[in-house]
Amino acid sequence: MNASIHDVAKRAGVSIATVSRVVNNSAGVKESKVAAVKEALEYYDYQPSQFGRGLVTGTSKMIGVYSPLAGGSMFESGYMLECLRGIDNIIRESSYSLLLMNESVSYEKSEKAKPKFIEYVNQKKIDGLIVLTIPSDGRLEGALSAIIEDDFPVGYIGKRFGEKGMNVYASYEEYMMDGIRRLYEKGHREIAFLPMKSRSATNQKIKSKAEIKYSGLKVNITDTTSDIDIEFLRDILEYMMEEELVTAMIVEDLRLLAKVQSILSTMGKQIGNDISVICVEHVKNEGAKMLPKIDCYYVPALQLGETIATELLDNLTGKKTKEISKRFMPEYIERGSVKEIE
Amino acid sequence: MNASIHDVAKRAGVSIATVSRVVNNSAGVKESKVAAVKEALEYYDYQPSQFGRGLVTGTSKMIGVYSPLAGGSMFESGYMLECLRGIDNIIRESSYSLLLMNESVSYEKSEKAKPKFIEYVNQKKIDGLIVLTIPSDGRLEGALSAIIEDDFPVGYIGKRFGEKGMNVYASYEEYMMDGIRRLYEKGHREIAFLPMKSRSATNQKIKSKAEIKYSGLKVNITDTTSDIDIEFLRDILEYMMEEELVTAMIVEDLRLLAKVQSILSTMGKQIGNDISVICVEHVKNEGAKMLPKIDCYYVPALQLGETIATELLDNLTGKKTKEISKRFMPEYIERGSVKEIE
DNA sequence: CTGTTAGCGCCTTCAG
DNA sequence: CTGAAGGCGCTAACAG
Repeated sequence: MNASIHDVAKRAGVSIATVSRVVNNSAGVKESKVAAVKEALEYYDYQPSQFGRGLVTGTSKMIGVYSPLAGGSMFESGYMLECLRGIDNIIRESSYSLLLMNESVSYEKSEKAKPKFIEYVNQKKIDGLIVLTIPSDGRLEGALSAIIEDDFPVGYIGKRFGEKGMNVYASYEEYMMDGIRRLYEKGHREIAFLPMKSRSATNQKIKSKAEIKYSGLKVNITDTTSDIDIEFLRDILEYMMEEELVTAMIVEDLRLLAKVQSILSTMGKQIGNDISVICVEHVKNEGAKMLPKIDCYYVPALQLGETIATELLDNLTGKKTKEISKRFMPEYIERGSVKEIE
Repeated sequence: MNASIHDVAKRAGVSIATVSRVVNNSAGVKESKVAAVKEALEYYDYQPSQFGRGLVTGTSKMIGVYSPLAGGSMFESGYMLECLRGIDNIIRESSYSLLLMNESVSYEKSEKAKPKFIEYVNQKKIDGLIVLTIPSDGRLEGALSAIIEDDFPVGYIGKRFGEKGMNVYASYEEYMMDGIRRLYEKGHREIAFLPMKSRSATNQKIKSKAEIKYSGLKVNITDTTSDIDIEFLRDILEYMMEEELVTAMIVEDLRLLAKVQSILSTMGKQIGNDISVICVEHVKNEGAKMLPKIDCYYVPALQLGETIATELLDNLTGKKTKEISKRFMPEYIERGSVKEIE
């Protein structure tokens, strides 16, 4: 059982107010008393209860990280995980802690139901909120706007909506279009595009835009998931390589690419020589750890996380206003996996 | 601003005691009043503040997940991540929440310093603790024993120490030895062993034990890390294949194996035909998603997490005692990546 | 510089 | 069945 402020006060021969002052670094206490209190603090290994303190201050020193897991948890996506690492890197060094909110909401019933974070905000369990990803169907925006309007500190990763709040993002559509442009300019006309299923609406849009913009281009989309069936994947690749005569591909995930590579090798095809590849890396230099090295867009997920966490923290400690929106343009890293076609 | 119990009481025309009763499902309240209170509850979207409640009950409804990150965070190891997912699966469906404690302690200064969770326990920020991995140097055991002795609910993943507390684990040494036995019995005498560096003492032990037990056997250990340099890895593989004439390998991680595979393919070697492979999978069926499919020990990390979380929860809700130790023996899954040698 | 005191929001006896 | 009242541990205002 942990000692209370009264025990400490008694042992130090002072009042609880003085103990409180010492604990909170409030100046204006005579040195001799400070020493006595410190001794007692040490003696009891005293830690102020969050409840008593919270009741008075109204804060919990806790930051919620919310992920609306549509289909897969935040622990499945390499991207979210990197964001989370970034957030953790920053928060860990602060006086705040991370409260995980991994919500398993099915798309159907989410219509009216309130997202979990609302409850936490009301209970004052969290002082601030980070949303790892804004679902594209907009189902979170209502609830989020409500608490943001209420001046609750919120940071999110994703495109900005509304006026207030903090957000950071990397524009997926933009760098995917850029990847297509690169391949087109190197002479590729039949491109395979293997994105993750979760964004399929956006992907269709990318395809149409690209095919209109670049004459003679054909983009073959296949939605993938992190646990795609390998036989299925092989069938698709065979079809694409042999029927569609695809000469290049854009893959959204390096782990998927590893599978693609092993399939291609059974078909006697080599990345770089027989087919050009552009991928996306969320961890710096990941694409250089493949053989051959892979051209990648580096989406600095770690930085996204660190940035939004820093902003939120600054906001919480009153250092900055809460009207911030930052966009990161992923850098293209050339490593020789894209060849020119005559 | 969230309403307090007083607001609700006023609106419902009852005392705060009655509101409290309704909120906590305490029976013995007249139906008409229950209805009135419920209406008011709804009206204000009332949620009891954790502070007031916690002050009285002494509980936070929070479970801490602690990971002493020696070199890598819990977000880097596939194994820990799976454990975390398992924990989350269970906790998410309960009334508890997860508080993440990812401690960045360097080995050196950890001598006397108290691990972070102590503070959280004293502050009553957590009602229970799960330790994701017990470091092999024993630096956590003292602090852990202390709170366990104090009857604080603790569950950990790792071999049991002390009398009290709950733990679950899969015996690494045991299944690694078993893998070596399998290869030996299929005629392999030169085996490459590519474990993760973090356990290098244990790995040396495995090597010596195996070489003593199985005459004529040679185990070539190379410690690896998740971000191993691919050129370095190629050099090692070349040496092992060409100088040591290795015919089989045990790899601790499927992602590493993917790299190994791509290197081998540049050497014209194929897994299964030219070299036998046994790997470890933490996600069920992961090894079947490689091409060729890989023989694996399935270490049910998800289950480890789910099990320890369930135990802790049962303990917290008073369903069970806290003297539990469960060992999981990883299952060997044959998929044809190991060939017999005459 | 320091002690006294009034709550913060809630649950839980204890009377009625 | 219900309300009044005490107290959980702490901070902050106030009075000395």
